Amino acid sequence: MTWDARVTIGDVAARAGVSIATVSRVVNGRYGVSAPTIERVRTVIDELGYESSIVARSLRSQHTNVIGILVSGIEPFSAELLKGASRALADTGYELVVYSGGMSGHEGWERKYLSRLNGTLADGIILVTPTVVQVNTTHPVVAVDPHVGGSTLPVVDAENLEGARLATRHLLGLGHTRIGFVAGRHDLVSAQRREEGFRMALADAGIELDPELVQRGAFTEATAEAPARTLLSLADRPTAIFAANDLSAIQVVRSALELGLSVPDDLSVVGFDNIPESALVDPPLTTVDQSIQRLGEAAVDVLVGLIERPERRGEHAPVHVTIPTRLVVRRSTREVST
Amino acid sequence: MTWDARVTIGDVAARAGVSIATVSRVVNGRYGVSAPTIERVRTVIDELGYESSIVARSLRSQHTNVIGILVSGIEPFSAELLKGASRALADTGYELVVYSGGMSGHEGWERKYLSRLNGTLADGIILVTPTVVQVNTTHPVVAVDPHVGGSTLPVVDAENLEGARLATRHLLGLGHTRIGFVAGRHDLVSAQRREEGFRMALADAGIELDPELVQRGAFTEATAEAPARTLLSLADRPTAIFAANDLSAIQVVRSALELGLSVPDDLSVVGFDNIPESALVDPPLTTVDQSIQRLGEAAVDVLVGLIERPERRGEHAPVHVTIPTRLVVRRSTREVST
DNA sequence: GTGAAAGCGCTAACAT
DNA sequence: ATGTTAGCGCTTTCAC
Repeated sequence: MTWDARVTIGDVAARAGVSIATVSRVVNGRYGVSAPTIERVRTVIDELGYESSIVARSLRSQHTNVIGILVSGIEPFSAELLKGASRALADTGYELVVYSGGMSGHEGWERKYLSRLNGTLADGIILVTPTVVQVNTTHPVVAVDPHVGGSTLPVVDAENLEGARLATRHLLGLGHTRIGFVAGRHDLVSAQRREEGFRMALADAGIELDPELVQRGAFTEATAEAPARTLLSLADRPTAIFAANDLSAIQVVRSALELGLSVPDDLSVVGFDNIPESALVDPPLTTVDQSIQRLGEAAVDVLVGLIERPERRGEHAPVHVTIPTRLVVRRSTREVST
Repeated sequence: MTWDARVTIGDVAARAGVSIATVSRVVNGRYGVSAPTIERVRTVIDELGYESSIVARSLRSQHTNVIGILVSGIEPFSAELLKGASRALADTGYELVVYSGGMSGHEGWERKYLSRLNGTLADGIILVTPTVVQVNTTHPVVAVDPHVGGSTLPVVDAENLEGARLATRHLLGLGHTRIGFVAGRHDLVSAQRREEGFRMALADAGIELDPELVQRGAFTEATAEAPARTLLSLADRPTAIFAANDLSAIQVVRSALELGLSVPDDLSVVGFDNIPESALVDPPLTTVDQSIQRLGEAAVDVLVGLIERPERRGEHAPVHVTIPTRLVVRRSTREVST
């Protein structure tokens, strides 16, 4: 049977012999419709396969029963987050709309998308790694791993500092003392915290950090290549490198291979994030798991809480949920060779 | 600076001292607006950070510059597909909206979501693993890996039969002759084709298939447990099991472990899909790669083609794109122990 | 070159 | 208990 997707409330009303207002009442379970009418309208709705258009509904009403997630593109990080969010949403009555650009990811994309939604379509919004965090909307907004600090928005993020300490201590525990660091962009909170953790762990171990051992990338494979090569070409080459995210770490491994070095025999490498891809490289990457899926779940929990208990939105200090990180040891690290 | 997300076309019009019709013309690049007016309106748009609401626009006009992808939930398969789609979309001017339920995934979800969109919000729709494929919409619709055959929709899928043959031949080549099969739901096209490929490869090798070696799951870990245990408890236990998808294969490995069997020493296991998770399990799974991301890219290519060349939509035979599959050998398979 | 007004599908306030 | 109507933000005739 061919099934026509374009059935409007008017079609239902005409066929049931009632006004569109009555159909609307039945659909939304409002009071003031007689049992026989409800019955009749329901039958027609089933016959026609009618579902009210979220677009039209959201334009008129405040309530859509939909959660919106804004991402700049769908890549490993956001994809993991979406899995967690989707899972968390299964328990609630909400549906999910993900709005994404074509990975253009230019600064301020979240402003644009937020504006395009214009307070419609979703009852609340999750912003994934936004660069703008001062937003004034009618609906609640939660930021996941925002790139800049000082947000007035509720925030969900991971224990970046603690995770970086774990990673660094792991390398120290394997006997490494000359450890390189591929940092992330300095304007990103998570990158800053990871660098802090790295420095802190070294300081705790009484090791003075050689400044040339810190090279800066920007969380992508392409931008990690130069820092990786710089570190690996140092006269006194580090025996281990900690990269501030997995994509950077993957590039470090690749660059090491290109320079004829073996990982982990000549060089230990640790990443951060535990994206699925980190286990797919050869050797599988030792990394810090920040449980991206749990970040997504937590964001949903916070957002749904905000939607359903509007009185909380006005509270002085916005919620800040931090998910613990843990070290996942795979095969890219080993004791320093003597 | 706090930035207000709710700026409407009326705000822009008022501030620029023109009518909303003029603002609309400027936004959409229509002719018949004087250069100074365009200039003034543009300035105000920038000042206010105005972006036209897709919701309102899509209600009124046919064109949104947005591609919609409907999924029943965001799990490994659909997440991979979204990555590919997002990448493919980067080259086009389109943005992406993913509409997902809370993984409820009950039969006919795509009818419901399609109806909720009611021809709005997107210029074209990609249906991921739909169970309904007879749809009559104004906008083009492409089905990825549909669950039932005989679709009148353009379809993108993978070489399921050939992939299953590759997997089975791999096991045969390792000396396995008693090979179990965890099938998927019989009403799904991909499941059927994979089973056919399995049977065909055995027949090609002159091996008669013991019927009790075929047990049926439903493509999830939970539904694969009983079939896995049945196979592993057989008096004449198979030395290898081919599962019709990775989630089933992962469960086979888990069940084998629980029964005290070692993979691959006591049992070789092959999956199908090559979701990232397949490489994360211990041991990493030998599987058939169906390049889910390329499925997503192909779907976008087909859909964009259909949107931009509407004359093709009426063509007699709908497009059918099939992506090749290949075997990925990891560590869950080895020669049969003698 | 620009504005007024209709209408997309729907909800909600107001009538009856 | 049900219908009529205004209007959400926008595009698009149709006037002027």
